[in-house]
Amino acid sequence: MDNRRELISPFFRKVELRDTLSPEERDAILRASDDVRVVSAGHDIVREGDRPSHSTLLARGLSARFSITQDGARQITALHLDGDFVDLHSFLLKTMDHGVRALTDCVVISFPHARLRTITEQQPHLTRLLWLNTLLDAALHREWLVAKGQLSSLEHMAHLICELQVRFEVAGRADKGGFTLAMTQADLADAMGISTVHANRTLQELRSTRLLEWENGIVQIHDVAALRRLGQFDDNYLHLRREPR
Amino acid sequence: MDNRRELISPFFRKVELRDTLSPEERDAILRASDDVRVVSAGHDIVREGDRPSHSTLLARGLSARFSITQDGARQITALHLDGDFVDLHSFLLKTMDHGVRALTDCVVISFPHARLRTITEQQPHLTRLLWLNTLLDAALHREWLVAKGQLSSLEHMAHLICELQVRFEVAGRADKGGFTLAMTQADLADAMGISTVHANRTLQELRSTRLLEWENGIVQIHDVAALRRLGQFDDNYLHLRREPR
DNA sequence: CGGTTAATTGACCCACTTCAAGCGCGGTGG
DNA sequence: CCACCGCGCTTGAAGTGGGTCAATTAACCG
Repeated sequence: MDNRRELISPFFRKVELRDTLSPEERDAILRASDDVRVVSAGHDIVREGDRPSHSTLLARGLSARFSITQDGARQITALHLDGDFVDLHSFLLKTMDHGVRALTDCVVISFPHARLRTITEQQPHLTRLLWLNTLLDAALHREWLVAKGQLSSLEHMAHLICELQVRFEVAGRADKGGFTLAMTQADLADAMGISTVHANRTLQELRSTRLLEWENGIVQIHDVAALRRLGQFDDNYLHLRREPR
Repeated sequence: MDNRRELISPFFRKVELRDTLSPEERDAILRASDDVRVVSAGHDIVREGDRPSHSTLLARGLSARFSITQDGARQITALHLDGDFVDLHSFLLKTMDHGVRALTDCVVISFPHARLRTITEQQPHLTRLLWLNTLLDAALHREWLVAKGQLSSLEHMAHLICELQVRFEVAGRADKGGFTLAMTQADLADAMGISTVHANRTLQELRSTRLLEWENGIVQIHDVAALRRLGQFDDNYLHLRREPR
């Protein structure tokens, strides 16, 4: 159970960046959790069309939400890292309209919908915090739409890396100026809605600006300010502000 | 007050497509509502950076969520019609990370956050239904990401029109094969993340396929099945299924 | 050492952009 | 009543960002 608490802690950390959690609320979350599972890289955590009976919290690892179009193209619509719920929305949407795949080996914890429901019935504040988590997802979706719609691929990539840098930091998985990002260039391309070839060339262009390095899955940002300027990045949409919700 | 009930009814309708509302719950919503306002076309309903003390329901009209990039480009990230909350997320996110503008004259109803909070404390089921509304927003965002990332502009436009057709129908604002869509081609371009010129040419191409007409703000779809095929449209992501949430 | 997956490169192509001009219409003011 | 203006729509011409196809290299793995 202490192990469990340890696994859930990235989630607590994420929440506590936006509001405070009482010890009782932490316990309630802990009690709502169920199985701990390992999903190895490349496998699906949930599939499109599923009607899950529980929602899944990513305790450790990197996973991606994606949809496949009729002609087989894949669009990644979100990336999850430690402390992110990958399908909390299935609690109320019921049917998955997309899949979630592990990009690295992932440790996940399941939360039976019945227990989440109990939380909504007994813990208003905790309910709002869970709700908030899904609102953050939506805020990220909007920002991705803006980036995809209005930025060049170079700017878009800079933006994405800035976002990941902040999120990895917040998840406690970045050290000064660097983090491990286990995404292939094909994954990156699918997240940005560009071809693999172009993702490769854009990345090279970005590297040639000397703003960052990305070798063997390790991203090193040399000039955060300049990278943010290039990607027109402003972290407002991450709502990193502690206040009563 | 009967007038108020009438104004809120599109929202009830939207909710009742996904679950059932008790008379008490309807009353609770009604009691939570406050001012009714008219916002004329072109004016902002909420602005980026605002910290609203209430959330706004669009009772009648068409409005758009948008972000402006640093170089002045505008991306529309969502369209709202009768019965949609334009900023329910501000209840928990607190700060608006984007604006909402009326595209037509709009009738809006405000819901003070304090009263929404009371709902979360006393009405678990209603809370889940409000939460659900924001989850639907997120589902639409994801679908827009897929459309923008993986479809050609012709397919994307077909997809968007299919979505609007369903949503207008559901809002009771479409008659067989047609609905009034008061968007300029510039608005359309900003929603799709393409140039106005290209939006114009894409629309012409779409018209030339004879799948639809779009004249004077009236969209007439002649061949829904073919349009859906073209836009790879599947309404799963709208979650139009009545079940306990 | 063959087999597989990821990164890279070159050559050619086209979907979409930009710039610039023209047109039609409703609204307004003299 | 008409001249003028502004906005939305349309069109043409020319440029470019990013796509596609196809081949090569690099790293890993049993």
